[in-house]
Amino acid sequence: MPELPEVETICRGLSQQLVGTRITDCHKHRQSLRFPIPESFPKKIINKKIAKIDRRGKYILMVFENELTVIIHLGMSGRVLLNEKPYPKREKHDHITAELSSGKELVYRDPRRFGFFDIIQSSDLKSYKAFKKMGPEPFDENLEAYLYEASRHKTCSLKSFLLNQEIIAGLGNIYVCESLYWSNLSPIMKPADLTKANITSLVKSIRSVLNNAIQSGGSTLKDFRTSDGSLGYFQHQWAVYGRKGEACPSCDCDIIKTSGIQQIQQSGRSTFYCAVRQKVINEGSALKKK
DNA sequence: AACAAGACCTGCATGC
DNA sequence: TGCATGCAGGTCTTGT
Repeated sequence: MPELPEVETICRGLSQQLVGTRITDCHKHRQSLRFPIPESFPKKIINKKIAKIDRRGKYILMVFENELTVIIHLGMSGRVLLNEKPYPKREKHDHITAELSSGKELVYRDPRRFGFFDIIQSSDLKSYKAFKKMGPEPFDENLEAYLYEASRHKTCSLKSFLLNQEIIAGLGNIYVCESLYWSNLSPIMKPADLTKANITSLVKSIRSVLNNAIQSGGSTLKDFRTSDGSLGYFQHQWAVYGRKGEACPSCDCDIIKTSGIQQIQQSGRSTFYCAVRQKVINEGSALKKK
């Protein structure tokens, strides 16, 4: 599922390939994904030049020279493919296809259709619903001070806190699990109990986990140009995600006594963590795991 | 207001 | 083999 590093990698690839080219033809092969695709799409971008590719959180922003921005969210199964002639046959879940002045074909493929397309005036970007309340990017300056303030009086789980795009943009289930692991913080503790030192450690871990993923994504960029555009999780090895019952990779917890990596449900999402390494700060106020 | 849970959707793994 | 079931997750909506 595309989180910030995947979206960032896709944006970098698209930026190399698309900036300066025109959309010579574009078709939507269904009227809606998660939401209806606007009537004005793709009419308004035909024969328009792509000026810039940007990212905000998990959203791709395709900025056109005519002051319009196409907003793309990949949902959970969305992929962007770039084909050379002769174009392969359109597949079942290829919902939007565009031909470019470079001769290439851009395809949006999304089996689960949780993604969406929108088109707005570029000047309306900041007031756009999804961005108006969106929290800062993980690499923004002053993130530590901001998170410390934002976490005061918060009584939800730390896991939910970090998944909330209004708190911090771009993190999804996998990267939250991994970041919490590397900062030794329990997913079930309350944000309000975080100390400044905890926040420092957390921010460091978030950035490190994201940077590593972006770096391994960068090495797959060449594939993005030439093959099927598949940008998964870059053959990444997670420390805890998906490793229920396995031994914690970096602490000396006894797997016989601790059952290794635990899997619990939080807000309907799977959380993976090492209960030995990831201590709850202020045990008495921690939320009960479900 | 804050938080949790449900709905959306399809492909895949598992079990019978 | 083939069917039924459960699970995965990002965001919005609904419920508490």
